[in-house]
Amino acid sequence: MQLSKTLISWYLVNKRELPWRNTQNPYFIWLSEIILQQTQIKQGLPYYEAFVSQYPTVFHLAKAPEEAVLKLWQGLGYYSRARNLHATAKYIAFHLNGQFPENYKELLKLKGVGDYTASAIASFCFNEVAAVLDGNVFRVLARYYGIHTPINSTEGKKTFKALVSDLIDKKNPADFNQAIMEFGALQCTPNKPDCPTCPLASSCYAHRKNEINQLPVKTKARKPAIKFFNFLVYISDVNTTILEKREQKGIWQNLYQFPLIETPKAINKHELLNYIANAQDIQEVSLFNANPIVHKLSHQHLYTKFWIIKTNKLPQPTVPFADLEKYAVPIVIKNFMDAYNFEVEI
DNA sequence: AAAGCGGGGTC
DNA sequence: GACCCAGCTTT
Repeated sequence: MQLSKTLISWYLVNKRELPWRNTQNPYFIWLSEIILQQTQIKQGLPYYEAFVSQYPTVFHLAKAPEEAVLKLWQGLGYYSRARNLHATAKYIAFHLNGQFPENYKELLKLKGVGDYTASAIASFCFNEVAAVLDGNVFRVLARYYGIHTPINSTEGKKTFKALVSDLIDKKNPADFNQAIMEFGALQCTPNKPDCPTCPLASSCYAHRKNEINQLPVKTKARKPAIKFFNFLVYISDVNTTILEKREQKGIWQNLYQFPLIETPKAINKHELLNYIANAQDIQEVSLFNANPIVHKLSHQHLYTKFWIIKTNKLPQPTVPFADLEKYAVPIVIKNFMDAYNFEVEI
């Protein structure tokens, strides 16, 4: 049997029930695909439910302030997805009269929509023969056909895209795309794939050659940079603190944080005071976490200290403790806020 | 072509 | 620790 037929048959028996699988509404499909970029379904599902509940149509999302969208996205990471999501919602609502583009080529023009997402929406919503190429597809095809070209190389992307475009079921592109991804997620998993029950095992290159753990090939990532973050948690005598918006490009753009001092290495209290301009107004400084919190991102390891700074003079504007939860903040700050428990100060 | 961008999970 | 996840954008 053809590979596509086998995958679709497997899919119809083994597929999970997921909310975006019961609709062809492009708003819901688009929303789910943006959320699921570089994100496992288990992690993204609660966010999808929250967005659908809060913003049932593209018009609701378009009318929301960006700050509210980022707040709902808080904790999911890759925040450019949320900013692009909101910008695209506004574009579709106010310039396209709420009508999504209906083919791959036009979908590709939307902010935050690349080859994968355009193919997914085009096939799931409009039955266009556009093959998806994601981490699951790379893995399944690399193993089954024994392709050793690195999947994160330009040549690899081209090779695999051509292959999957040839394999896709031209009569049923939507189910094929769903099938090959679900197969990769549930059967041909990165670790310990379930070869004993696999319908493709008898003709699988990696299974035959015992190369399951060597495929797919991926060139090594660079080691993450080490950084030292000192967050200044000001505590005023009227129960307010300071938050700043990260306006510059880079991580956490448009999210909020306590005033940040980044240093070339770890510093102590004495060294910290040399970095603070109005140190004469400070009454007391203490370190919240004796050991730095190591916040690990894909490309950076942040050695983070939260300094509690009590003062009776704070520059404006200040944030009442009770309002802190309204701001979208990086998860490392959210965790601190929960642990510090500002309420005891009130 | 390579770098940058999060956070959670597995082994 | 290394690697992975329904990738995209910028340099």
